[in-house]
Amino acid sequence: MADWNGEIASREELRDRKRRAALRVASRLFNEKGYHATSLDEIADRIGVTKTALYYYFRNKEELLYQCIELSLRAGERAREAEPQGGNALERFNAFYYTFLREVIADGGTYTTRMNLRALPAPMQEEVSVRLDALRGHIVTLLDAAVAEGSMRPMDSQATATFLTSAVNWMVAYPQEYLTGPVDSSAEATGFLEQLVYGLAAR
Amino acid sequence: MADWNGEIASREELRDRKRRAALRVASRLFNEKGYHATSLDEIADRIGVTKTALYYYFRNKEELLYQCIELSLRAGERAREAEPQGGNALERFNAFYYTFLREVIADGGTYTTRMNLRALPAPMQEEVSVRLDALRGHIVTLLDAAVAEGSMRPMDSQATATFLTSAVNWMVAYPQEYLTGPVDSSAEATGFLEQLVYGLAAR
DNA sequence: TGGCTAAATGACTGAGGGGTAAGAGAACTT
DNA sequence: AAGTTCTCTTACCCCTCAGTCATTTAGCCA
Repeated sequence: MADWNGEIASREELRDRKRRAALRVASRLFNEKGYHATSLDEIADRIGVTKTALYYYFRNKEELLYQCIELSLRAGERAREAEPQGGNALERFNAFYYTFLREVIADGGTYTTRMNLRALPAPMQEEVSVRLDALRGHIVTLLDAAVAEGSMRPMDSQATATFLTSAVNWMVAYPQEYLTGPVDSSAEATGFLEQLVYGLAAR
Repeated sequence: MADWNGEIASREELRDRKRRAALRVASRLFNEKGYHATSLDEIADRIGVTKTALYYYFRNKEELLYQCIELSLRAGERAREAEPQGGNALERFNAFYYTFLREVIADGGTYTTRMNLRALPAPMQEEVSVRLDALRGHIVTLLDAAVAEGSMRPMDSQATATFLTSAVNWMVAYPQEYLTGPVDSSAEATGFLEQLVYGLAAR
């Protein structure tokens, strides 16, 4: 009696929807307790199926994690593509990060903490790292441009990019303490971004 | 053939030094791979002992984790005590955070990620949370005072305090990518704090 | 209505890892 | 040097959990 949270649809679409639902549940548990502390039984229970059913959708646990992370990467890549062409670099940075954060925070979003990356087998980890580095490289470019145009203060853009890509992770990792009540993803994203861009000090 | 990294000393002191060395090793592994992904065999191997030897120093794995976290809390509480009395709130905030960060980053430091807190049994978790909340409360006070005196921009001090206490965690969690080469803890702490206080934007 | 595939279940296996028991070898004491 | 305590090891137990296999149930098409 699985509650796959949906209406009726074609076979294929139904299957895909179930797969995505499983990814959402898994992703959340992985972020809350960590990959190794989360058992397949637990994930399956939460959906209302038995563990074995998951093997109908994913080859194994690692594959499940990989697909979770894959979705997260896609979110980042989509945000990059949606980035406006015009405007100064600071504005492009804000647009990029805002889009990304909102999607990540949104309820049902499937961002999977970088913490869990280590649990992947080496080859998968390698592939993910490459895509992650590409995203970080893009951020570095934005930062450099912003510094050049004078909208951002001089900085070590490499270190800062790492700072920024990491910052997302614990925002997701502790939703229950960082977020209270139902999530207004726009407001959250705005607040977070404001802290990053303007810091604490008065202007 | 354990390399306990030290000279000769009294029995008690030697024992305590070994205990601390074990905590350092454990803490690092917990941060890198997570509590559940780290086996006692691994920790023991890294020191040059067998798993069972650890049981001579710690009741069980949870106790080991608890002591790691306890040390982290102590670092925060020490930083708070060392805080200067005079000066404005922004300066006191900077002093507090700088002291804390430097100790946390310093090689051999034993800060243990909050991620791992969930692995503790409920009662221990409760105790830790209380002390953590006290620290967070102190930060809230500092922030409020700074806003009142006009040195910080208006903000949701509660949310920001959570932001700040969390920020430390991933700084420690990914040392190998955030830090390159030997660590200059003062410089790192300064850079990190600067980002938090002044953000990215030009002034 | 019967045959076929898709979707899921229950029972089982094996490995990894936390924890224990009993004992060996230092090192200190007298 | 014998007794005693401290430190650590070897060998073992057992539980959790990823992954497999055989089987059942649900939906689709003749």
